[in-house]
Amino acid sequence: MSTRREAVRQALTESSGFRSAQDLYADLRADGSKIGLTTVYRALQALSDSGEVDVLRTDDGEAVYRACDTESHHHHLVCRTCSTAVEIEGPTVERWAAEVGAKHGFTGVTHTVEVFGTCGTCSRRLAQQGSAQQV
Amino acid sequence: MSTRREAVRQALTESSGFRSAQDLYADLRADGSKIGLTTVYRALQALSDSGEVDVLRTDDGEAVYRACDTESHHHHLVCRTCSTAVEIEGPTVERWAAEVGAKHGFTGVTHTVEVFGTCGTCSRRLAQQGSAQQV
DNA sequence: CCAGTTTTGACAATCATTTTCGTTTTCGTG
DNA sequence: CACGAAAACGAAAATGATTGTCAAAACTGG
Ligand SMILES: [Zn+2]
Ligand SMILES: [Zn+2]
Ligand SMILES: [Zn+2]
Ligand SMILES: [Zn+2]
Repeated sequence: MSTRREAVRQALTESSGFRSAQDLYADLRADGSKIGLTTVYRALQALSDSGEVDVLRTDDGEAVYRACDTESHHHHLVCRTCSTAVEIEGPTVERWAAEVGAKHGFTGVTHTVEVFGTCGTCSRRLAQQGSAQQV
Repeated sequence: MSTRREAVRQALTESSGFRSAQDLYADLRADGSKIGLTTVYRALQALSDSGEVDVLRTDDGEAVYRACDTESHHHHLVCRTCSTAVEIEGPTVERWAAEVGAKHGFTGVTHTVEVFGTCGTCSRRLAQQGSAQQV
């Protein structure tokens, strides 16, 4: 793997949440790297093709990436405020999706599942700020 | 509701699958309408804001819309080949998502779930073509 | 028919992502 | 080490969906 690609993977690993190509490019340049935006896109493309990083789309269509601990099939619980993500897996949703597909005569059934919310840390901070403003 | 918006809703209703703004614009123009692309985008925006149509993002980030039978919370089983979608709902995933969020201390938990596959019709057609080519 | 409001659509502007293409690095081999 | 092919880079241009602008058109109540 090239040095550049390794740098992108490293930058991604330093975050616990999902980051966009533009985010990572900004991070790397801020750290003094002379990497180009094109290379960041290419590295992310390669990393997601090889399954080393997960990709998902934000509500406004931007692609965001995450270097997860496991490469096996899993989903994410993502904080709407700080974007931190927790990897989740379990047979319940897997079985459910397969059954739903089969029941309707579909073959080659796959699924996309993401759970969103406000993490404990952010929940507490928001509650704090909310009550402070109510004076 | 304006005539234009109604036309967009109508065009969307005539399809059982998800369509993009550009698709609908092409359909409407093909039918002789003089509607503008901007108006199609505005109509879809309004329709999705009011919850009358569902939106989701394709793998390449394009927004696609569907006029579903119900306005209550549900998910979709989408054919990867012909894009036909079946509305699905059930307590299993709903409960699972809520539990997963709660277990990790998240509040305001929501989720996005889509199931993909090849519908029965498309499966049969593909199988047919596959065996024909094997001569 | 009239003034005011809403809707429309041609066109320009945005912005993430992809292409292009010439330059730089890397690498195998003599 | 030297040399040429192949892979990786990056700046700049191109793409394509979506949004913003603004003047014209359609609609409203009176
Ligand atoms: Zn958080
Ligand atoms: Zn799964
Ligand atoms: Zn189908
Ligand atoms: Zn649900």
